[in-house]
Amino acid sequence: MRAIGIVSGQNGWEQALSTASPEGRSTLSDVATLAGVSLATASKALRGQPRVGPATRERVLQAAQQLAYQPNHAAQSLVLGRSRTIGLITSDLQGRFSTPILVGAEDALGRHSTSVLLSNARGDADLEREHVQTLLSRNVDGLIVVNAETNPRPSLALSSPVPVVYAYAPSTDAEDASVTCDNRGAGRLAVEHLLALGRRRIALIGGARSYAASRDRAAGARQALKAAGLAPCGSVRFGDWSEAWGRQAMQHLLEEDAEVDAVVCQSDQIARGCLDVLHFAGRRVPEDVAVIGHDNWDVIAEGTQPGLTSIDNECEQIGRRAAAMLVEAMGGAAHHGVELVPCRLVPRGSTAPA
Amino acid sequence: MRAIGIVSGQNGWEQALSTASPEGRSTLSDVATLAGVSLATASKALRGQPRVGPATRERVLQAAQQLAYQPNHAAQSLVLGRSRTIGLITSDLQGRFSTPILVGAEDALGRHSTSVLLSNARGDADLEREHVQTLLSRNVDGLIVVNAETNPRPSLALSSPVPVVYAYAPSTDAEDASVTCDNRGAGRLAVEHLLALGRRRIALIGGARSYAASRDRAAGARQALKAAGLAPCGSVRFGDWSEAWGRQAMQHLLEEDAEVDAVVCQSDQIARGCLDVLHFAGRRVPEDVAVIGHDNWDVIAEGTQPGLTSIDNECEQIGRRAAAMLVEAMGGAAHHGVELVPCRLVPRGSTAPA
DNA sequence: CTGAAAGCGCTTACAG
DNA sequence: CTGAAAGCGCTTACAG
Repeated sequence: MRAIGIVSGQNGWEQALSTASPEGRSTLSDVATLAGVSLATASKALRGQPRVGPATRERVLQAAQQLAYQPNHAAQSLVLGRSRTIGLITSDLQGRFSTPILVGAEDALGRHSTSVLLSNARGDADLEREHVQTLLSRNVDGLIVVNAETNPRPSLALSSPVPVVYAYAPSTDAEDASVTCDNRGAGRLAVEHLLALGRRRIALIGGARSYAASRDRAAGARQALKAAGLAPCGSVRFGDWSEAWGRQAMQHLLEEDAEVDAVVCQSDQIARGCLDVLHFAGRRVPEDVAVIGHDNWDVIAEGTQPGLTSIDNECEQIGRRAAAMLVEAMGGAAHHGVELVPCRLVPRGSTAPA
Repeated sequence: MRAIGIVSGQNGWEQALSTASPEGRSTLSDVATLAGVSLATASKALRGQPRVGPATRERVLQAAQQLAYQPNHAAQSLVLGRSRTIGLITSDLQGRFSTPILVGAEDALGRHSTSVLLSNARGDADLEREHVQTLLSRNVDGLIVVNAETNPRPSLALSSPVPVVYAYAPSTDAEDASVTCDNRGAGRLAVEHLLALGRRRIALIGGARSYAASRDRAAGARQALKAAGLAPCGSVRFGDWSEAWGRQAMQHLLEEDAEVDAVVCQSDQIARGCLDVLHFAGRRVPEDVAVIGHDNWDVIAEGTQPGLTSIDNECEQIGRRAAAMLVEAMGGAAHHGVELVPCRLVPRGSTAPA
């Protein structure tokens, strides 16, 4: 590994040739030798620290470039006590919410040259605990915990001082930092959009009642209706998030109150089922009945005819915020409580003004 | 950090209390002190290496447990030269293929206590290169490169000896190791399923021609038809992967040959569009026309009425295989060439025998 | 069976 | 401005 056969102490190239190990990566020591400086100076130069002469620094930089030097991450991590790595634990990667959160977080963290170590707990609390231990033993600088539902979840309650941010599912512990979407706001958004289009007989088809998302969206929708002096058209029913449920609920609605002129569905799948029933019943969308979904899931929202107006949960933004909050917490400025990221209405043909 | 105020050298608890640093994690040295052995012995005991007495080992294990000792990963990584970490680079995390591959890989690797460092190149070749460099500087033991299409992609052509496995999109370099799905097999599978149900006038609706997946599936389908002495019913057209294209192509088909009794669609979205047209045209599915999709995308395949028979690419299995191949390569047994994971037919109502 | 010592590659007071 | 030295936490020949 050490230089062999150096002809001239000043001859960079020959040194480079002789110093470079046949296979392995070059080390800081190789760089220092090539630049003709000490380890300490090479390190300072590379890290952009003050007390180094400009010419010296330049020489070191050149040498590093010549050797394609890459600092050994493990060594840096060991001495600095920080790994520039965070752990991201998902309850479930399969659903369509975790991935965009992951994408947003990875993107935001990348700009801080922080990498993401991924663990999938697959909905298993024991596995989650194990993964947390693994990540901790890998000296992660922080943790992001992603769950696929907005139902609050128990805190990790770490004894270690590693900061944690909960994304999508907030922690039940108000001391913890959480980011999720504003489901009440989403409910309001949907109703206000329909009101603005002149609809007055607005019905609601809920998702699964066991989901906070479902109850919160319904509460927001009711609130907006009330503010306009209205009540939901027909009964508000909860079921699940499926197309089949959308068909069933819309059927009920039609039997109950044929005058309905708009339907707020709590998922795009529900909306799709709802659309099918309306078509079959001969109602024109959006002329007779406007329909709005939720999730802005392109495969559905752009597959229907007309396209489906929907509400986007902005999951990528949630991931981005979670990352930003974690970075701040790692810097010592911890957040507490639940931060809400607003949802976004995406208008398409199913509610377009006639 | 060192023990202070030890009353009795043999009193484990008091030592534990006094040795434990107020905040930080305990180190191997803490464990050794508590167990009354040297660093070397503690290390050997913990790593399950031979030359340690059983009683001594027990004492060390106890001490480690008592102190909730977790080895410092950076230190181990530095000295062992292996990080027990692999890098996984995706071209795109948003699509629905990358995620299951990721899940499969993470799962398989986890069983080897190897963690996954995730990078999302977002379809940007420069970003990909950067990420590769970052991952390499983090001493990953291997790399999995995931692309969202099965079109062959350029090799990373690493100069470093880190093993690489390409998943979904195979590398163009036959020296590299790749895993992807058997699209020709999938084409055959679809046709053979329909033949077995007695269909003879089988049409094909292709996806986007620029995709190898599309051409390969068509080739497989043609091959199976030929083997039965048949040719595709009507023209085989390519378009894109959308519902709209499915509608359009099915319309053409109906005009061209009204006798068609089965349609192989190269995506579930295409199949969905195809189903809508058939319903509208008054054809019963599956009685008059059987329809088969591809991707087994539950939101579509289980949303239609009847449910859509489809073909699953087994992406999770692809991820699992990629991980297994990488582990073998890290162990010195490198793979070469492209391995195909068979697709799986998932029968549902749209092809069910009457 | 056990332990003292060197070393992995780097950073950072500290002294010049 | 520059460098010798200690140290991060661990593992592994090597000598007892």
